[in-house]
Amino acid sequence: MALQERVLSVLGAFNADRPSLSLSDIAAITGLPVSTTHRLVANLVSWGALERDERRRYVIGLRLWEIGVLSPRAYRYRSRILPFLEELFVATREHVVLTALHDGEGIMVEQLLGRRGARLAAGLGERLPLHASSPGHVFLAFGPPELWEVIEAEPLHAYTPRTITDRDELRRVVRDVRRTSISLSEGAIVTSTVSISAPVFAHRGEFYGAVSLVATIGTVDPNVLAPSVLRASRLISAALLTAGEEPPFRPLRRGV
Amino acid sequence: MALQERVLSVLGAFNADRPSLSLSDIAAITGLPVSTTHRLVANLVSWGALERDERRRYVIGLRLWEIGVLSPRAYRYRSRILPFLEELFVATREHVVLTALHDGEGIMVEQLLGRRGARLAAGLGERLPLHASSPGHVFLAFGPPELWEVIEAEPLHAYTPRTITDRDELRRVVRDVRRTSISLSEGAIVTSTVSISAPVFAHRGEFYGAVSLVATIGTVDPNVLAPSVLRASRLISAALLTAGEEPPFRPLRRGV
DNA sequence: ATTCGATTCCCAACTAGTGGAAGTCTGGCA
DNA sequence: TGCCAGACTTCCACTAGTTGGGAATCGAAT
Repeated sequence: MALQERVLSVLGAFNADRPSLSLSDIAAITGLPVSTTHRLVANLVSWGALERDERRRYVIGLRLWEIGVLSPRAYRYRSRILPFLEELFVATREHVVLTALHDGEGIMVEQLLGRRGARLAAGLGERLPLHASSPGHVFLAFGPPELWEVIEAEPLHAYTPRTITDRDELRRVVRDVRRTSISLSEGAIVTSTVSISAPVFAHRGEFYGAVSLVATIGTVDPNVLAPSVLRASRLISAALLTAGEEPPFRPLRRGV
Repeated sequence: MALQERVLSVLGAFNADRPSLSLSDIAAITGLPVSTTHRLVANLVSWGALERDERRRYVIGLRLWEIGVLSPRAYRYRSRILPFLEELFVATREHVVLTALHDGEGIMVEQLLGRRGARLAAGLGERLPLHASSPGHVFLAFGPPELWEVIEAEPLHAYTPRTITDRDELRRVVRDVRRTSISLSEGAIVTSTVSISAPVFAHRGEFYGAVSLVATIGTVDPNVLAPSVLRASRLISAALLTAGEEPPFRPLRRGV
């Protein structure tokens, strides 16, 4: 394995399930010798890609976050989309989530957290299973057809008894999502949670992702909320349609 | 320069002012030979740290964003802080911003964008000058004393005619901020913008950063808004005080 | 069609990374 | 308080991997 790959595999050792690691954890996960890991990690720390927390374990550094937020895949349309998510949030006060398509998966790129604190399946930056979430169904309905290959290839994991694990049923559900532009999923990953999603399209009608509202089952009437979600999704798509890449306003830039 | 540094310097070539770069841009910025840059960059692309946009320029990849959001410095307290920022947002409908301390500077880690769209000095992940912003003054008032070294060392850039460039005046203003726990700054970076900030403390009373409200001058009365900001800052500090690192809820985790 | 800058590919030279082993630190326990 | 085991850090001779000039190719602009 080449050095560059090694450096990257050290970063890749971190994920939402293990956000902090000891040196030997990293060595074990990457399969690198401890002394080599030590050297790599020391360099990453001195650059700011990694930091050490109060327990002296390694964590991802703010410097890497600073660079990560430059990712257009995550934030390109942020300033245009966020106001609509906020509008939906103000109207409902439940969790509002934006999920974007990223090589065959849905990634949560934006989250507003409702006061009532319904349990969320995943945090910012985490991926959602296509077959077991309402955004996932939106992806299957409106995203590229290749997404179905994932569905065909792997067994559909049952997170709860209510998770759809039958491919025919999934196809039926997705057909309905395509027809109504609304996806409703109850207890598919978290037993107590209902989520309502609708598709978002970027310029030229290209599929971008899904807006979702997440609440605790029984505390809301999904049929009442669905129109708000649908409206938000349409407003966002309309806002993205008039693309025109507004020139960024950068008052802090100095010189040159 | 060692390879690891080179890899990192390629990533470091990107910033908010230049989020997309051509190969030769990267080579020029890092000072690396073009062929070397090409190889480094190709590896970064294949791993997902970089991507190419529709113009075939290089941009930061979503994979890096995914890892970046694991940074505890940016998001450790997110789920506990965000509801209060939202509350402030709902009450005011102006931009709400959270700035965290990171080696001697303030970095914007959270932003809710108000409908009225006052001009913001910086976007997510960008740094704010200490002498020329209301969060900056909060940092100087409540953050570590070393911050003043920066102030002493460098000339205070005048972004607008209203930017404080006199160190004595700055000290006076900061003294007031320390006394009132409220920092008000008008047109210090962007002529048309007023911002109101208050300090946030994490566990053990350690300084964490600042909450701010940002609006267009003349459309709001800062004295009316200030109490809301102060209240938000106190509620957040209180919430962080009862730290206790809640065990994360991870329903998506499978196996093991 | 032509030009020129930007990108991609190649390979012999050689430097920078490697990793086993030995030494040091740390914190849990008696 | 002193001991021990596991985790971390340092060292250095060896060698695999990186290097980068140059030449070929691409492609946008004229």
